[in-house]
Amino acid sequence: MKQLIEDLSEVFDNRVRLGMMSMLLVNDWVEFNTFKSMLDLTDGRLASHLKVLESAQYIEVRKQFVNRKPNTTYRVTDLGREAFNAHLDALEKLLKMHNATPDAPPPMDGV
Amino acid sequence: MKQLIEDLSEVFDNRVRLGMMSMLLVNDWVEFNTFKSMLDLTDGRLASHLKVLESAQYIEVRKQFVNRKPNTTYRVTDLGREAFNAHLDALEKLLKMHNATPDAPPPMDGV
DNA sequence: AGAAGTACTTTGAAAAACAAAGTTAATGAG
DNA sequence: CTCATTAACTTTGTTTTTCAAAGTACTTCT
Repeated sequence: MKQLIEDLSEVFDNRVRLGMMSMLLVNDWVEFNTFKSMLDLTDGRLASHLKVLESAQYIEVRKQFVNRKPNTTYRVTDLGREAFNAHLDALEKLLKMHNATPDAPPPMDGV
Repeated sequence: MKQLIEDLSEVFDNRVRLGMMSMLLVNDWVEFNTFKSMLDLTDGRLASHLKVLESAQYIEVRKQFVNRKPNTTYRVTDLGREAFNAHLDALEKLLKMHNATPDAPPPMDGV
């Protein structure tokens, strides 16, 4: 039990980053502005969550110019994909675990 | 997408509380010390997480004496069960959503 | 009276999250 | 060339969350 919980990653202990990963798993390159509008985030907030994923080396960044405008896109790394799958595995096991907690004492129905 | 993420509860944005809920879903009453040893928490840390769940009215508390010693046990409320299921539903939808993010521009392979 | 166990509460500190404003680099209009 | 604009950040300061460590209340046991 303790181990299962430690297998859950703190990186994914956050709703916004879960949403970002979900997008990254299905789409090859995702644009900054796509994250921003789909998740309804401010620039700063998005950038800080991106930084968490980037620091963990779960995403890689590509910067280019498109139509003469800067265009930044992100892609999940193999490491990121593995980490996310491991997280989901741990979560699934945690939930499926029909955990054998020692029986709690029955209510003392006179108190 | 935005909506799905908002459907994820902040209460469950935490590994310890996910573990607690998993125990509570399968066991009727769970003792303070059972949480403590299965999740390997200090008294204080456990109490604070219990408080979060209790404030949300996701668990109820029963205090009694067993073998002349104080014994506190916790049970998930209907509200808690619903909230947790809703959270898991949203998570599942988020992951299953083959989300149609606008295509990112292809790499400009000369930069 | 004193020690021990259970279940907290309090205190303080560190880390995470966020909003708002500021910054940089490139483009486009005049 | 100058100024405004857009994209993508970065910085600053505040609030919130999390946690460890120590302290407390109540009861029982010796």
